[in-house]
Amino acid sequence: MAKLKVIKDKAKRRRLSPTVREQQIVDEAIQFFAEVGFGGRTRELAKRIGITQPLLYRYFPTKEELIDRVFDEVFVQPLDRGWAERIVDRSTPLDKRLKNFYLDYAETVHRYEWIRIYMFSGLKGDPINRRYIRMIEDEFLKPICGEIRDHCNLPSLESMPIGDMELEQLWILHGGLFYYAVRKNIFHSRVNNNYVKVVVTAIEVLLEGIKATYNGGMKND
Amino acid sequence: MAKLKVIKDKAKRRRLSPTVREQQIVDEAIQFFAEVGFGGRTRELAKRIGITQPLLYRYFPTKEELIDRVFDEVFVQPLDRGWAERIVDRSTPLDKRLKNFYLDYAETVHRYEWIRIYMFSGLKGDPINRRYIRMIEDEFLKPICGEIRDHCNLPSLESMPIGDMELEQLWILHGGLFYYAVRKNIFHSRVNNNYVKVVVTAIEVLLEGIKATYNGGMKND
DNA sequence: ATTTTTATTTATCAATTGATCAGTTAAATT
DNA sequence: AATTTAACTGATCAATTGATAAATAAAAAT
Repeated sequence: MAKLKVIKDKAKRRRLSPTVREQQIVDEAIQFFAEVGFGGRTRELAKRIGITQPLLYRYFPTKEELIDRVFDEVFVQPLDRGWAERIVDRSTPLDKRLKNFYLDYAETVHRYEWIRIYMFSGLKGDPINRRYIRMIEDEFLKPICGEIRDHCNLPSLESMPIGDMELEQLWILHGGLFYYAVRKNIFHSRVNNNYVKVVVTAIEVLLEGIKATYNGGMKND
Repeated sequence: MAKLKVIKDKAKRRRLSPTVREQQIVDEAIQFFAEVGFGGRTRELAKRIGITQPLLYRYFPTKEELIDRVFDEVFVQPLDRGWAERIVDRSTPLDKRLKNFYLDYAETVHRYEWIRIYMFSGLKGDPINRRYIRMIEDEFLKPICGEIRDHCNLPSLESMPIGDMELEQLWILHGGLFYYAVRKNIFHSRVNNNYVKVVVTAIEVLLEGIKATYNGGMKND
């Protein structure tokens, strides 16, 4: 009994190279803050990494700067792998392009860490979410509007400006898929595990719906 | 100068009846926690109400119990005003029923306090969100499935069970409208201010889309 | 093998947290 | 007007927070 107590944590100190240790901290911080939010305590984070709390401050001067680094690693780095270009590549059928886009997009964006940190930062009031929303609209949704116009034999974006309702319907799809990830990773609800089919069906329904709704010409605003 | 300083906060102590004070605390707590999350400090909340922090503990034994009360006030109380019955009332056209439902639903649910507290509690891991999701599905979405079946001249729910994909498409609409509120109240993005038209159009597009997609019979699984 | 460097830990700080309790005072009761 | 009641405040607690500085030890340099 007493002897075992003496033996217990021999855990000899291991020294890693600064670059390796830094990345280890960032990686674990992503997991950690995604789980508990930015209110998570530095001591608990350190414990998870297997280091002492003051060591965090050797690599990041403040907790806030560690969070900034997490933001960068989660939001900025994994972005843009030529999605915008492939959306407007008319050598592929539109439904297939949309399907490919949303499957690829979901793979990097609708994951546990991403979606939770995204919501945490949004609730915190960080401007990154507004910027992200604007980027989505400008880089993806507006081009998709143009492609749908073409697909439905409607006037081009140049000859007729995008109507709010057009964009808003794409936001319904986008938000619907987003909410799928929210149900799964934030509310821990059971969702249909065939995400591919969910996406494919949703796009099919949307395109058919728009075709039927907009056929008599578009009513803007 | 010095005299003004003496005069400044004469703020004589005001005594309210326990019921009034309690409701005042709860009301302010809803606003407060919706804004900053459940990590919000009791001292700041008390300051907003215009009372001292220990007084909170006269009305609620712990911060956690105050939060429980906020949950109850925000989620449980405003619920159910006969939505479920009106969804299946076939004396009204389906599109109109859906429109009425989502406009009414959004009025109580897609508001600043509700949606923020809902996301905060979800991220916190509170089981209330899972329960809520299940309720939405059982009370609203499944009946809507049945009504859409009828609307599209498809087999009734009794003769053929609900397919996952059917439900999932209604979740796309539901989530899309939810996300509208998220963009507005959490990300503070500019959204189309004609919410009525957004809802009406989304429902129209969905119904037309489903009609066109499911016409050759329904592919379950 | 000895020295130097620096990654890591131990110890600790001031500030802030949720919560408690004895006193204070506004209002109801007599 | 005097007394009782209880709504409210001021002072304070122990625990925890992000952060700092000095001591330690593992590995690199000599």
